[in-house]
Amino acid sequence: MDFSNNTIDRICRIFGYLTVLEKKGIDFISSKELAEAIGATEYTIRKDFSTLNFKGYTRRGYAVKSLKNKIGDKFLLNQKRRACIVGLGRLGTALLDYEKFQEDGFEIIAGFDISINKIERIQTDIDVFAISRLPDIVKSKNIELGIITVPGEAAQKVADILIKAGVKGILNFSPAKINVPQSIVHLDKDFTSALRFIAARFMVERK
Amino acid sequence: MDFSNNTIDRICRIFGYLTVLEKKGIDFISSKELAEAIGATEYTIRKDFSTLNFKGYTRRGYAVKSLKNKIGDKFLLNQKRRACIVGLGRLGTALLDYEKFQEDGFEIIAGFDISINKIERIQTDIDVFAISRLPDIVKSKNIELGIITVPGEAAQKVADILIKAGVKGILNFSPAKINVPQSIVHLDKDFTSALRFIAARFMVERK
DNA sequence: GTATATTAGTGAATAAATTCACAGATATAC
DNA sequence: GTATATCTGTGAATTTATTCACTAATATAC
Repeated sequence: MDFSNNTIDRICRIFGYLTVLEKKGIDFISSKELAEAIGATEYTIRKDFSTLNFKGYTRRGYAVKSLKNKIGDKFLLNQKRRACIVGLGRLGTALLDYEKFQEDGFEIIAGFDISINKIERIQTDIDVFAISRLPDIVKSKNIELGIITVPGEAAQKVADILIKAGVKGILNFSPAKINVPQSIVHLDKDFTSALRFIAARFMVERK
Repeated sequence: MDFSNNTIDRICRIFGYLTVLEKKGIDFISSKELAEAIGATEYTIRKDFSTLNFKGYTRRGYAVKSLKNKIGDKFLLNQKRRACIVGLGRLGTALLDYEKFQEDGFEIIAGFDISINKIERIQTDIDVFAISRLPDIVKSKNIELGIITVPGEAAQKVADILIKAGVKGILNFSPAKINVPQSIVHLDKDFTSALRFIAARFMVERK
């Protein structure tokens, strides 16, 4: 079966929220509360779950642990995913040891940069390499995800290298849109577009 | 008139692409090429422009400069927006002098953190302050946008402070969803959800 | 100057996503 | 034990978004 991006997006947010609930020791959660927590409606969430065949309990809602496991199983979110970061500027190094990633099931295995100087200067526990070694290392370390934090001009080239090396997904923080074959999942997330969206949105609201 | 988030999102991406085209000295661009560049279809883009009353030229497409100006005018994207960053951990400091922001019409006016120590250690040209001074500074410096880069636990509190201080939009990079009044535009953009989305998506594709 | 190919513009058709409305189940109150 | 309130589950209705299909305009080729 195939799910829409919207559904998958909601499911990922729900997964994150379930993690929080689990930590708090909460056992059941209603569609209404979930909706509230992730910014959706109770209808949509029940519809999503209905499609996915996740069942709840009348007057109690959904069992947090079990739901989290089901989502994790279905979308393979409860196994560690191996990622690398390409481009060790400020953003790249910030992400290198962004603790949350590790916590949330993503392991940053390596960082890459074109500048040897930069690599020598970086202080981190993660291994960093010249980009020339990327293909080799992605393959040998079984890295599945590439995170692009290079400047826009270099993004496409980096994407091509990553794909050739065998990653299956790419998260692109550079301002340039990248072209990838259909089989590769990718997401363009540049900050400027995000900020512009807010600016545009609130300017429109105002009227 | 009111535009959908999808439309506004596309328009923001188009705006970014037009900036690139302008730099390259390209004068005209077709809906097809625009679509390709931002990851949409030519139909949608023509529809968007039709709704927005942006006109093109038969067999030549849209005039880059003029289109960019029209979008900029309509969505107020060609005036500088003043923003601040709250939470000067690795991500926050990385964003503090993310050069692209300045280039793209966003001016980071100040950074805030709860830890005085951290503030003293930070090396940047941007002014940094204790969070207690936020209300005061947001008001006096006319800051319109807040960027939240604190840990999840603190996100809501920071959002409340920002809103009370008078910002009109919030970009939240923390993993927690924040609740804001309807009049405030906000966007939750946590990296983990983004990565999860990719992971989930490629796992679904695979089947 | 004429034919041709390309590109915008847009109402109509289609598809996708969300919401509604209500039946079914069951905890809770009394 | 009965009534009531609450919550899920899901077809149907509605709304929203996208794509199609075609007209009109005009650069370009020859």
